[in-house]
Parts: sequence; C-alpha cells; structure tokens
Amino acid sequence: MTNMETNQVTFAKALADEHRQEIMQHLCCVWCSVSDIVDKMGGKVKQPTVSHHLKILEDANLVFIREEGRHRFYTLNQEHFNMCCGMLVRTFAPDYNDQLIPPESIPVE
Amino acid sequence: MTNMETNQVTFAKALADEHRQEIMQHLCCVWCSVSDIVDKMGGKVKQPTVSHHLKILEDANLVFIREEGRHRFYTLNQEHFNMCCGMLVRTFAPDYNDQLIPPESIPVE
DNA sequence: TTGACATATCGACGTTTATCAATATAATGA
DNA sequence: TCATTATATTGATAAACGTCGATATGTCAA
Repeated sequence: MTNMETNQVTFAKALADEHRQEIMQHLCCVWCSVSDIVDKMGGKVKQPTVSHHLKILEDANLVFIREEGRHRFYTLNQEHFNMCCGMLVRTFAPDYNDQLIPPESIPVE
Repeated sequence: MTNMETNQVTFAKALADEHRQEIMQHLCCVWCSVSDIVDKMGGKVKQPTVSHHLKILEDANLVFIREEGRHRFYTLNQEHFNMCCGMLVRTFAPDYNDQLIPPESIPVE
C-alpha cells in the first residue's frame, strides 16, 4: 500500500459524480434496496452500475447497510457526511469556521 | 449544452485529487504565484500540471486571481468554499444542519 | 531589440473511471 | 428440487483525467 489517499480525497471522489450524488439524494433519510434505487434512477443507469456506485459510497463510509433476506438496504450516513464537511471547512475555509455557532454556546433566556 | 453539471458536482470534482487539495492548502490564507506553488509542491508535479490544476480551481470559482506583471497570484476563495460545504450539508446531512446556528439568528442581549 | 523569465496551451500518453452485458452467488417460494 | 428474484462480480469498452515535454504568449530588464 504505497499510495493511500487521505479521507478528504476519498470523500471528494465519492461525491465527484452526478449519478452518485443523485443516488445519495435518494438515500437521504430513507432506506432503499438496490432495486429501489435502480427504479428511482429512472433508467439512467443499470443495476450493476448502481451496485458499483454503492460500493464506492460504502468504501467511503457514506452509507449504512442492513441485510434482510435477499435484499440489501442502504441509507446515507449523514453523521459521517457532516463530519467530512466540517473537516473540509476547517482545512480550507478557516476564516469561516467561526461563522456558524454551536447551539450549546447560546445562553437560554 | 446538454450535459451541464451541477455546482455541487463541479465542487466535488475540483476537490477530488490529492495534488489539487495540496495546492489548495498552499493557497489558503496566502497569495502565491504559479512558480511559488511549483516550489511548494517539492517536485511532485511540473509547472504545466500546476497550471492545469489552477484552471480547474478557477473554473470552480475556488480561487481569486490577481495579475501583476508577468506573475499571476492565486489565493483560495474561502467564502465560496464555505458556501459549497453549506449546500452539501443542507442537501446530504439535513439532520445535522441545525446543529450549527448562523450568528445573525441569535438575539443580542 | 534581445534574452531571460513566468505562465498558459497543445498534443501525446498512460491511468482511472463509468458503464453495461454476462454471469456468479445466494435467498425465496412453489 | 427448481424456477425466480435480488445483488455482486467479472471482463470489456469508451470516456475522462493527470501528467509532461514542447511551445506559444506576454512581460521585464539590460
């Protein structure tokens, strides 16, 4: 393993495809089987392609997976997604890192 | 123009390369000429490659450019970077979107 | 005006990636 | 058991991408 890429690059690569982002939208807040996603993609891509994209999302830790019989259900891992975006902002937009304020720092009235 | 890609895909593609991310780090909070960057990359890539990467960042609106004589200075556009990350979180991590609160929504005491 | 410097562009090359048809694997129901 | 369904894997193909040497373009200094 000579050329291990960083988390931030893995994350960016996972997002760097139109169809993959559309799949991610379909998996946001919802559990879907592979064939569900194929249907939702409306013929734009075939089943093996969807499986391929899901594998990339899985390798990037961007989906949770639940196996049930012959089905495999996927949903978006929002927590990890949020964490990656946080890292990106801290790395590449440090001037804006303070512009969002964590709720616990706000005094109750 | 049949196949215009979304902002979020353009943004992700711009980040989806190890060397490009390293260049972005070198441009964060600092103005650099092209040859400055070539030097900072320590021989990993040549000048035409750096120019190529800078063009991709420029097309993604991720750098500010200042021309000065025969030099071209670049620096990271943190505001746009931050905005893109915000869009991504709203799109793909809506459950975490409320965990950070914009300052203007907080009443002064 | 000339030569050196800074950067962008071009053209070629090898690698990576997205895609699909075909097939393998595995679970289900008849 | 057997046909069907759901998904993953394989192998092939084309397109996209990163890289560099060579070169074009433009600026500066002597």
